[in-house]
Amino acid sequence: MRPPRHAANLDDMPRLLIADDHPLFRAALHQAALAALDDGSIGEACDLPGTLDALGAEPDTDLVLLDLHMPGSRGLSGLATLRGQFPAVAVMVVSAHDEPRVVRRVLDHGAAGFISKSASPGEITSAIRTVLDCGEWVPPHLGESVAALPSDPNDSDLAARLSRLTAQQYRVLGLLAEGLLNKQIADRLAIQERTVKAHVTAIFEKLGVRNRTQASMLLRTLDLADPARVD
Amino acid sequence: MRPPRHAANLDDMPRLLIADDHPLFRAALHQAALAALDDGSIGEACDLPGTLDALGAEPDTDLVLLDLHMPGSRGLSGLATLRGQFPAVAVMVVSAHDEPRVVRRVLDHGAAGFISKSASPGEITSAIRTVLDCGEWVPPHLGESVAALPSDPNDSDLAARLSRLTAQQYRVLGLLAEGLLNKQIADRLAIQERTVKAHVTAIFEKLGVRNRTQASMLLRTLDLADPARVD
DNA sequence: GGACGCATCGGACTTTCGTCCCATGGCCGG
DNA sequence: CCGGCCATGGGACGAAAGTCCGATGCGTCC
Repeated sequence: MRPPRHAANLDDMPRLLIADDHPLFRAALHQAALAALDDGSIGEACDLPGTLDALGAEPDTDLVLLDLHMPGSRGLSGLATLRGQFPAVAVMVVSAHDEPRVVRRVLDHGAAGFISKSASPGEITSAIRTVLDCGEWVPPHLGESVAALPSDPNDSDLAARLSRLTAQQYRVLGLLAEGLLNKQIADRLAIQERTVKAHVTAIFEKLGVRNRTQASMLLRTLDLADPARVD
Repeated sequence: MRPPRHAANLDDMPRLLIADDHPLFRAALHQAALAALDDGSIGEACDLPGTLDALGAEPDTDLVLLDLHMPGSRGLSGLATLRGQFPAVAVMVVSAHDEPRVVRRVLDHGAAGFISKSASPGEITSAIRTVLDCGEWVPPHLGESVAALPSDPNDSDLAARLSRLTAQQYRVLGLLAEGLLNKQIADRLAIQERTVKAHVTAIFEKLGVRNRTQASMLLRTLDLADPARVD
């Protein structure tokens, strides 16, 4: 399920990327990361497209600290996108939703760890060190509950399917799930409708669905709603 | 937003319906309801279709005690269905999700009250009395937090739109949101595809969407997921 | 260099979707 | 008893979706 994270960057110069839409929290993560690294570089992004761009520019990034709730991503969709498009990059999810089942799902979707937003700087530093060392990190106070939770087979299955999508296919899927027509998707991506159709067909085949409604439903199961989102 | 609940049954013989898939809890609710009624009848149902059937058979029911999580309904969809098809019947939601934002959404979708599954029998009895008296009931310990929460305009809007759907249209919408073709929906409902198309067009018009993918997305916002459903 | 995956398109085609007319019959409330 | 809403269908139609054949480049990996 969780593909091996090979160190894209073998020397002792770890590359980190901090992806969070809250500047203050970004700074706090930055401090904790500095304490965890002897040396290395730390980038920042404030939304999902920015994160993808940064990874595209630095493909040998070792670790992304990812907030689940950012512009362009709610729930697990951002994580799924990153894991699908950059399977070699480890992702540690940072979230205020520190409930065992959320952590369980996050891990099942390929995250290398989970940091609660209420964690102390020291804990965050430990978490980063652990994950950079190819370990897995779960908040100590949640460890047992998470281990006790079974993986949802639907989740593992979904993660496996989504990971087969290419980057472009993932973009098409996202637009498709907003109810856009093929023609509109084509305009957004600056390609021809025929090409969109080709992608859509490939998406259906990989996800094992037969039409766009089913595909968008599948994507929706990635939503990790606050039980009552007010946004 | 919340249409007036006129007492369909003006004499002192209140009719209740308990809808919960857990027999034990159904019995507990039954006891609490008996304590709240001097006289009256109490029916039971264990899934959403059963609830709808029971209401169809007893349209002058006064109050339904509705579990949010039942076969055929997850999240707010069951509530929306009931409110849409039987606007004259008061619904009190019974759920373990006793978080303020859940309660807020439940009320915005037309519920007359909310009972936490951890409430005492006495509290449940009070709640039933209050609602039967055309009042609104929120657990005392949540009252302030719920009142402080703003109604999500999306929710009010969605509730208003969904309430305009007819019973049959609601069924069609449900099947449509599962990714079924018009032809398949027709088979399920034992009607012609043309008729399904007529319903679908009406649904789009009432919901203000332009295709089935958008319609199914709209319906999906009714999901009140446990943050990480394991089902 | 060659195999492979990917993105990009093209044509032609069938199916499904969605809309526009229209009509019928039932049921309910004024 | 009648006007209105509803569910049910019919015919025809354009638009969109989805599939099947094909092709061209562009990278990467071995």
